Amino acid sequence: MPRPRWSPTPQQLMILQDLYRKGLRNPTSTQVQTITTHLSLYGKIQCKNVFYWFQNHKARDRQKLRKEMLHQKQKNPSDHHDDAPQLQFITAPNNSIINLDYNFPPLYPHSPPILVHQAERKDTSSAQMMNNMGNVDFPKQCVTENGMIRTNVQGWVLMMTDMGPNSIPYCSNRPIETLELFPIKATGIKE
Amino acid sequence: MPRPRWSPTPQQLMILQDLYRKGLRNPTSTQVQTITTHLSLYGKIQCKNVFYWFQNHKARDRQKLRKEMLHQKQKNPSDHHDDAPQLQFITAPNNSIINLDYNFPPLYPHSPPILVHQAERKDTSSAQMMNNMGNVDFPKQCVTENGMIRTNVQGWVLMMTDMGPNSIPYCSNRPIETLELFPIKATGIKE
DNA sequence: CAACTATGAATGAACG
DNA sequence: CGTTCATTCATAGTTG
Repeated sequence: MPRPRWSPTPQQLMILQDLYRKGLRNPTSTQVQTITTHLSLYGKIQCKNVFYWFQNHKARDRQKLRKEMLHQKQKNPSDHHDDAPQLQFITAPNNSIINLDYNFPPLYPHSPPILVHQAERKDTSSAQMMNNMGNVDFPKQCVTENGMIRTNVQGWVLMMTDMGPNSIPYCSNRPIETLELFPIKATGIKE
Repeated sequence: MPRPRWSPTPQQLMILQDLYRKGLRNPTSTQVQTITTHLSLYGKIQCKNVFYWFQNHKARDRQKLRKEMLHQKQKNPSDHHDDAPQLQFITAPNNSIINLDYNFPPLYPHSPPILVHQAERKDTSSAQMMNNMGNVDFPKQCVTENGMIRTNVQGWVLMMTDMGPNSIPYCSNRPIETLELFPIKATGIKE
């Protein structure tokens, strides 16, 4: 097996980056599976690859920011409000949707219209049972000894819906992670 | 845009190798900055260069040793515990200092006498500073009135001192990474 | 210039 | 989650 380590294809990477840019940080296990399923259209991939990707990307993003802040001069103490870069995430209220429109060449004819929607406290976050999820293994670290899923983020659920991209996205610096992971083909609310 | 990659000057390389030889493997972020600051006297350098240097050097050191071990026949199975080479690192207890004395020609008149001393609490360790972080200056607010330089990382202080190399280094194969990164050259307290 | 080497940079995978 | 490890990519430098 000369391929011990996954390497994202350009399209996979683009999607992942886009999801991250939209504000997704700690995808739930369900989201991970959804993403994995979709990305598998563009190359061999496992859930743990998606999981690790978000973990690493987030970690190194924070590292970079932390380091920048360490080098940053301190402003007025009264001006202490969040020197953190005001990243503008496209987010949505609890029941709205964010549409991500990937205009990839139709190498793969149909991308499944899957909508991920945030619930109150249903789904587990990016932790999962390692025990054979088929070909989509989750990393070992996510499994507790009694089979429970280690989680520290509140819930997500996956639901099929035909709401479509009708909701009204808005901006904030505290993105909630409710978004339509993949578009329903050929619509295209470009951001 | 081919951004040229950093290449250590002979003096920089010598210092890095010396630090490594002294037992430094995973420099903390503070140590990385200290080293970077010092090495910047001998050429353009960034924190990430120092970080990557230690990462790579350690990795390839281990890699080489592992290959050698793979080529060599195994010894007594009872001797399993450490075929690993008993590298003798110069280390020091928590409050002692290791002095590294670099006798470089005075191309640069005064190297800042900076002492890095490990406190009880661990500093955040090296894995940081990725993208563009340019300079190596310490934040101004870190400098206290009594001539000490304080980082925002707990457990570590950068302080000017005149203790000199009086401490007693000793050897072990599990080096703690407390060492005086750079010798007290002349005076020059003000930076 | 090709081929090879040394090594800076990056990142997937995993640890504590 | 921050850190560390292993592997890979990228490229300056060297050799023939």
